[in-house]
Amino acid sequence: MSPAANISADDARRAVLQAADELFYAHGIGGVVMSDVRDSSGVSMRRLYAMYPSKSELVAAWLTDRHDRWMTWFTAAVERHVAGGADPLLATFDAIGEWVAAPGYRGCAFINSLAETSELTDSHRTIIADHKRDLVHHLAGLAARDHHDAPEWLPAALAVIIDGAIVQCTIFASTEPLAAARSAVRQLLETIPA
Amino acid sequence: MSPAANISADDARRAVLQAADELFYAHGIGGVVMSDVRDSSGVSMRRLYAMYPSKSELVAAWLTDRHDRWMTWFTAAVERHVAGGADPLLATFDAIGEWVAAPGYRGCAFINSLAETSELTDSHRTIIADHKRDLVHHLAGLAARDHHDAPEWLPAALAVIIDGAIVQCTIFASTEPLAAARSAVRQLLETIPA
DNA sequence: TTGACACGAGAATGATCGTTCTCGTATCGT
DNA sequence: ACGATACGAGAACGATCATTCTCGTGTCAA
Repeated sequence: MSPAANISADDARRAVLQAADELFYAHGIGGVVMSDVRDSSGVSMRRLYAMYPSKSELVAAWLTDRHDRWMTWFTAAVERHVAGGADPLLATFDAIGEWVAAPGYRGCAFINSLAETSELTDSHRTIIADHKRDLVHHLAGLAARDHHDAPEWLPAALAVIIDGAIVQCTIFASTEPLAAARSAVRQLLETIPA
Repeated sequence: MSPAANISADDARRAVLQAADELFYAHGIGGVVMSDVRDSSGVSMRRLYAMYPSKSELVAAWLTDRHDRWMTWFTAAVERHVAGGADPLLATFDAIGEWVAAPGYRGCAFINSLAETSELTDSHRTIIADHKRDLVHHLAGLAARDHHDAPEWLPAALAVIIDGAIVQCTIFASTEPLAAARSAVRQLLETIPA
């Protein structure tokens, strides 16, 4: 174990990623300075830079970590609503509804980050695109469960609608866009053979 | 007229707004420094600050100007497609398709700006929300033309879908999400009485 | 106990940025 | 032609930031 470290390397990494998540999500990448991460995580500059040699690499680690946690949360939330009797595809809107209504909601971290062009490298953009690809893939899996003969475009269209709702709920600080989107999808799904 | 000004106040304002639009849209607010605006517009720091007393006020002027120009463009593009025989609501997707395919496309300036939390004030957020409200309002007008008995939620849902497509086409650098969204809307509209 | 070492705290560095200021010049009314 | 003035060019200022460095301390092996 490290001689004079106050906490283990694992604990330090966890603390940094948690601080990074809270700060970057709330204030945007450009709105967070490295000393904020130090102050919020309790990990010294020296260890911070030993772990992540630049802010850019910390951002990449944050995006990767957030992808994992968000997908895990989303999957579980959807299954919870499905267990309550919802159609799997409509359940995605119920899950997003929980998120949008939660305190501190500020839209999709990946969409937000992509807008901060000056802070991003191509490897960040790859992580972001992969995140959305995974979402489409997950939606395709859900569609396959109850709507066996759904058109090819359905998962991609649902991903578009979900992202649009996430964005508009942020802009209007309201869940109304999500409700309208859910109504549209319900009506659309009625036309699709099960 | 101003004694020693190289160009008129109107020309200077136009040059600044055009430079601001190109720079802020391409690089984000945080990615543009005031001297970039000076270099790109040819308007000196002194006049720049005489016109807009802070970067924040320049950003507000840019957003307001962009709203006007974007809505004008969008309205005209939709009407052009309607004149070609398209359903007014589907024509919105054709119009967005032109935009997405244009060089330099980088998504919606308002959505992008909203993500740059640390650069924004409440008055910027108001301009952004008003822009999206105007879009919904415009869509409601289009819906009223051919779909007289459309459900209340239709314009809001279409706005969600359009914004989602704008965002996802940016993320994937592709027009495929827009095509999927258009397919979904076409199918949805078939279920709505004219 | 002692020397080598890894660490934390936080100062230092060098760059960048928003904003203001200086200075030399060109213009206007007279 | 002359003083007052408004301007452009760009230096200056003060703040902030990413990143690195210093220094004093605690820890380990022997």
